[in-house]
Amino acid sequence: MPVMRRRIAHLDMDAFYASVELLRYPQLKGLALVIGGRGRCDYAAENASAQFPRLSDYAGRGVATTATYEARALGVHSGMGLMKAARLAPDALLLPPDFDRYTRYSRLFKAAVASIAPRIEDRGIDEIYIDLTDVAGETGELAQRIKNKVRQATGLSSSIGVAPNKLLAKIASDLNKPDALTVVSESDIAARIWPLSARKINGVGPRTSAKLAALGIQTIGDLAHANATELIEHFGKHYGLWLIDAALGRDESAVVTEREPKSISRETTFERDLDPRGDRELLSQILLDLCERLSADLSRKGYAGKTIGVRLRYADFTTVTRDVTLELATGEAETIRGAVRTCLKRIVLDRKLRLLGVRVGSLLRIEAQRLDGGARRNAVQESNDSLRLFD
DNA sequence: TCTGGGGTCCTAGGACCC
DNA sequence: TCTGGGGTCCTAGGACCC
Repeated sequence: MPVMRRRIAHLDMDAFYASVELLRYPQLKGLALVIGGRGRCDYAAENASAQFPRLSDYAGRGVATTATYEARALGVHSGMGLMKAARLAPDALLLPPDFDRYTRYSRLFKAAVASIAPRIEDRGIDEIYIDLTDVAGETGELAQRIKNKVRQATGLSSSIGVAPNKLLAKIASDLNKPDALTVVSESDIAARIWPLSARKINGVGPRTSAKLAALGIQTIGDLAHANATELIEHFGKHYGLWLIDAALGRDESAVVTEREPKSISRETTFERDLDPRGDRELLSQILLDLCERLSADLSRKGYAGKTIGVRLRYADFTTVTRDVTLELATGEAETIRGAVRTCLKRIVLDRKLRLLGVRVGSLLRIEAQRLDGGARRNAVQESNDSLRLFD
């Protein structure tokens, strides 16, 4: 049976958050700009750049969410702690993220793509896979048409990669960033994919690439020629074989156009580490807030869940989780709180904490919201006053 | 002055059932 | 009474992604 030839694109918005901010503050174009930290600020559009806060003014535990290419040239990358970023680029400007705005632009660019190619897999706020198999047009022209449509709808540039599968399309979209259009076919794999670092494979993170390096495997080509037995020994059968397939450019995974969420969560990192005894009241209040916000998220999105869990990170960054499965799915803050309390009893709180999180899993879709919001808020408020989760 | 917040998937052991 | 195997659910942790 002949294999149906697929044509898959991966489209990634260039420095998305920062680029959206540059639409708002065009006077900052060309400067090193970092998005990150907490809080929201609105700056008058006529402000001179000198009045924007600089990275060197920052104190806290935030990370860089996005950096413009000018900031990246100074060594700042997304995920980097802002304090470290400030050492590398003290004069870079720092803007807090405005997620509502980015979400609006995200919808705009996805709708623009959908007007040309409707089979889209969402991969977060700034990237998608597109199944172009059944869309008419020569590959390069079609990809350019999609990029043009995105720019027309948003004013933003994107990078697109087209290949026979998602794995290669993802690598391709990253090859010539920004504002890139890269087509990769099977015959290009040896010349264009194999020289790249194994870390470029979606699914190979910092841990795996370090382990691979210890085995003398640096590039995707090294991986393609690696000893399968040795890989299975170190990574298990499933992942070991997957690594080799990935290095050979093999990937049959489907473009998934619809997906139900598996879990919904809320978490927060404290501005300073908190002591389970000394900061008991504060920790209880933070946890109650998380439960309420999570309950509101569930209600707004139309889900309830059976498995309630807590996540807790100690000052040394070690993380523990506990969860409990209830008989009935819930979205009620009060029920969530009860389950959280059960979970907390199973954790030894002998060290300072830096993070608390609450999660609801095993989700069920619920129909209409029949709860009276006002009455519910009052009930929650009332019991908050008398409830202490840390004791 | 390291390391956010929101997710997904995988593994692995134990309970429990057939 | 012993032995065995499969399937599913629950829980905890780890790696990874945006």
